[in-house]
Amino acid sequence: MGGYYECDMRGMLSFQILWLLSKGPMHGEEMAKELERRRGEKPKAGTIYPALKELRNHKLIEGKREGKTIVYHITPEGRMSAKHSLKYFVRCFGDMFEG
Amino acid sequence: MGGYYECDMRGMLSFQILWLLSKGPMHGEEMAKELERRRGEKPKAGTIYPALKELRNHKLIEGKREGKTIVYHITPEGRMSAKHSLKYFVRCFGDMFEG
DNA sequence: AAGGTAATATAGGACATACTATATATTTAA
DNA sequence: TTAAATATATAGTATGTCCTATATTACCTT
Repeated sequence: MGGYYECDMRGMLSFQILWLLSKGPMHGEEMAKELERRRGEKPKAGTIYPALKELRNHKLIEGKREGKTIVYHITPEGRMSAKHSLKYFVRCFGDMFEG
Repeated sequence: MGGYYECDMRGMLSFQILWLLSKGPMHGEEMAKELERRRGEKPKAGTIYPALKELRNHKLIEGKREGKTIVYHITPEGRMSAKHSLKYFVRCFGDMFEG
């Protein structure tokens, strides 16, 4: 992040991906670019695809090959998970945004 | 968190601790209770004290024994780190709070 | 058909966050 | 002064998030 020491902020990747997909379908590269816009750095292939696989394994997302890309969309279970996870997230970190 | 599968939300512990200490000094148990209020579950001793040690090692916080407890307070470096980390956090997750 | 590019995938490793369990230190109660 | 309670600390283990490779797949040129 910066030149001096700051807290490590790894984590929340699958949650953030699921949240993005709750806004609409997307393929892996698009997702990486969306994350880059927020995080400053683009997650590498070895980061994003294992995360997508995990989400797929838990049936929170599904992928459909469309030519060169695989378009992912959120499942009903995924939507429930995103909703509850967001609620938890706000409870956890909500007061950091006040002020 | 819930009864069914949700995204893992581990991470951000040291950031959250540092943010709490930017609001005022606190000892370990108080901190654990503050975190419980937000996360729903109280972090165990084996979770919180290693995190405090790490922050101390990086000179972002300092501890002073006061009788039974050790009261931690943020250092100037810690305050800078908290400020920059919060900025990054908002950039990363800010739009999840809209709506 | 052959080569190049873009997108996806996997192997192997590092590290912070978690846990359980155990140990130590300090205060309070009996 | 033991005993119990509270606070802090550490050892050992597991897992998700990251990385750097490397490999595969599908499309597009030529």
